[in-house]
Amino acid sequence: MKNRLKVLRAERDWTQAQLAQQLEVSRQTVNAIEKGKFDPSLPLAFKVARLFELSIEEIFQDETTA
Amino acid sequence: MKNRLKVLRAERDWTQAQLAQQLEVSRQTVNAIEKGKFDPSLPLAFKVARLFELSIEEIFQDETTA
DNA sequence: ACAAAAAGTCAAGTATATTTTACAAAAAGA
DNA sequence: TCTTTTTGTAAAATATACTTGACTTTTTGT
Repeated sequence: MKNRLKVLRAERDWTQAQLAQQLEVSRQTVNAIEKGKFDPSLPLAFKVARLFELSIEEIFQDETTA
Repeated sequence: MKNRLKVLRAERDWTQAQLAQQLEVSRQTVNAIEKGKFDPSLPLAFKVARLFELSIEEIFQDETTA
């Protein structure tokens, strides 16, 4: 799952720690999601979308071919 | 997390088992999600959205106030 | 160059999503 | 009513998301 977190964060000049705090998750979680280590849960994806005022689809891109 | 799965399924006259098969998950998973027992993973939410040709937001509604 | 801040990573633990098997309850069809 | 299909549910096992704590590497600022 690709995502635009890094860019969205950069546009706002936020650190991973600051983003994590707003999402109420750990900094490591933000880092892991940004680096594609795992996908966020659906509730967290909604929280991210709400924070950036974008749709989930505008932030996370599914890459499954099937 | 509320969702419109039951209605979307009814509109297409699909059983939970048929939907599960198309999503490549177990029937119990479809049932549990429909009944709100747990939220789907983000990849599964994307798969559901793709199947119904709707956005994730049109199918799943976040209910967190915060 | 140096110091501080930010980002990356790892291990171990907890929480939640999903599977399989099995059975009970409800709905649908004859 | 009887039978079949569908739905609901539960327990136990596995997979993945997420946490905390700690440490290293990279970036930023002076």
